[in-house]
Amino acid sequence: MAEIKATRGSDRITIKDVATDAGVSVAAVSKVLRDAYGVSDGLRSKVRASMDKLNYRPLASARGMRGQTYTLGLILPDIRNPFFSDILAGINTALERTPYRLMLGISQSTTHIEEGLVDSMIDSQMDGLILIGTAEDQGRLEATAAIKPMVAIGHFAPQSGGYDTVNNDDQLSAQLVVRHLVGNGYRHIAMLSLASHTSTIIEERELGYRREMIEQDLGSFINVLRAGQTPREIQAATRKLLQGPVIPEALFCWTDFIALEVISVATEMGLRIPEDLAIVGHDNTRHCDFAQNSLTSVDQSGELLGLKSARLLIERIKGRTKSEHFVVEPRIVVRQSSGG
Amino acid sequence: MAEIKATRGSDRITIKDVATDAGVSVAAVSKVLRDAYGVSDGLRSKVRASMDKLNYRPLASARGMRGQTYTLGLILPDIRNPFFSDILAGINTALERTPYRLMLGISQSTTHIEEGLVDSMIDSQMDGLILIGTAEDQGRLEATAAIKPMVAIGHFAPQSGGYDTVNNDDQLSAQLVVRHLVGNGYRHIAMLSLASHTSTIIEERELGYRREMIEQDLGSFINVLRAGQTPREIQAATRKLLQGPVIPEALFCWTDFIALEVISVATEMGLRIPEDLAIVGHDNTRHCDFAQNSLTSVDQSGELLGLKSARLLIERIKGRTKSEHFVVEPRIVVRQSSGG
DNA sequence: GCGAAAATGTAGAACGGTACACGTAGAACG
DNA sequence: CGTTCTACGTGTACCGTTCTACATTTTCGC
Repeated sequence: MAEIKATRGSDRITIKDVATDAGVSVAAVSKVLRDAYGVSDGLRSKVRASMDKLNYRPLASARGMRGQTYTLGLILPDIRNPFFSDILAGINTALERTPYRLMLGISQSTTHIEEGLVDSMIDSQMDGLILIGTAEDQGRLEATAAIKPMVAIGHFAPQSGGYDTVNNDDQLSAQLVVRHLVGNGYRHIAMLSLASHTSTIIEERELGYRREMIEQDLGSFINVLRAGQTPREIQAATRKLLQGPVIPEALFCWTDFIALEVISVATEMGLRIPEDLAIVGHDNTRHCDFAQNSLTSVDQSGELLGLKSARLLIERIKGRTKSEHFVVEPRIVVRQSSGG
Repeated sequence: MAEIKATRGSDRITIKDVATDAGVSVAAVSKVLRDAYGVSDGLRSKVRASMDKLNYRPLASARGMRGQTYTLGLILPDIRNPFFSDILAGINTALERTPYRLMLGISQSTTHIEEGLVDSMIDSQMDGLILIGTAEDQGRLEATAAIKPMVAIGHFAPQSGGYDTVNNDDQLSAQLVVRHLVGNGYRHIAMLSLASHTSTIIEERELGYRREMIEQDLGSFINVLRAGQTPREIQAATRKLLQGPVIPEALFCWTDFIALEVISVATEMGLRIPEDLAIVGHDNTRHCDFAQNSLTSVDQSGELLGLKSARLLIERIKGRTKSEHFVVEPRIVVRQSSGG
């Protein structure tokens, strides 16, 4: 009758309680927890039994003070873009049979919010970071990567030494779109890009578009316009384009969401899609497939991007220091909005 | 020349470094950090200056061991539903001028993932939790709430004592929809609800639908069908309904996303919206407004829900124990899909 | 059987904060 | 002028883990 002190002041079960219950030292329990060297089968199972019995869970903040927290951080620019949920699904798949957990931050495509999130993820001792479409400058990224294992998705930084990158071949994406449209007889092809493009993937897509237009001898038709992400901005830019002196025959939008808004505006202006205007999006999100949209788009397999980046991150946490740069090949999915 | 030991083994600036630099005790710095009682203006500014100079940031995991981490956790069922981003925006607004930071978890509408997330948020010593559309049972919720300040959004639990709730009046939502449709001449109104409804808001909407149908003397037309969230399930359910013996004149879908998929299927089957079939969604997300969708929907002001829940949570963290239950009033936004 | 090496377990000092219990000095009071 | 307050700072015991030493036991080669 000397075991009543298990739950001291507070009520949380600690490693100490487990040690007492199993009749071993605190250090031994810690070893079992970390799968560390020097634990016999007997001890392991004894400790495991006590942990189950007491329903013990290690306190991440306490672990963080000396070792790992087994928590990874993911930063998304925007929760609205459904493409990111594919990436997320891939990450979750990769993490399934590991002890790692994922925590998210949403930067709302704003650099200072993103920086704040990165800081607080570091402050809560997360073991590694995945950044999607980061807007931070190279210097800060390198600095963060020097402290924490890091992987960037959708960020082209050829010379980046401190972290891994996982990308779609965004130049190729744009090239595929132009080729497809040219194949369907369109010549005057414009591109609707993102204003204040802090993102390198936008640059890549613009570059791909320009290159392929020149390649196809359509250099004189190159027309890149830019708009923000709010409905108002997109509508204004679209109207201006479609009223302007030269109306394009086809429009490549940097992401599906924008393309759907453009379809809406064009329809309201009395244009028929694709007879008067062909539209192509990017990311092949769920909405593309709806009959009322039937939007041609470029698929970049977000799931694979997510899966790969999680794997790379864990490798890095486990000690790899040489950088890896993974690229997936996009494919175009043709629907009615571009002439079928 | 005796200050070179600031960066010891590691390189992170600690409270000790700040104390040394400012020429005060560690305890004093901690007090400034926490805005605690007993700090003179002189000391405060001296310490603040050192913190800025050294670019000090407190380590959340260390703080968590004795005090607060100033980190709040939010759990979303599904990143795909754009409605949640409105809630998120509201929460972020409420948190803007506070020391609190937000971290997200995505449960993928799966109970055991949600439970895992809640656990790991508790393990990382977050100060409070906001759960959206939780699927956990009442017992577990009470247990969590007993440990951590908690607010549930989109969860009806009249007798819940341990936590606050923030809700749309979902019964009223459904009633507004039925009334609107009846006003436009529709009688045979069906409802497409969520299968395996772990969520109480679904129950409320179904209840509101049934009540109002009876109220309008249309009890014999009541028809609730259910489907999961995957495209396949939605398509199958829709096809079955629209081929079935009795085809409804109008369909109320529990969330916009489903409604858009239904429009797609109905269109492909040759039906005209709204002449052959009226459709109404819920949440008034961005897609409703696109010309190609023009979907009538119910607006529940996600931003307000988020704002309010963050405020309630902080109040609770600061000591309030009496539960509050906040309800917003929905309003219907009429577009062409229901007859204009 | 003996000594060395390998295997297994333990003690206890960190880690970076918080907060309680004090100490001290000046102000207010009678 | 002594006493009691009040305001402000400090010293230090924690919080729950990890991990480096080190102690002890077992295994093994000869």
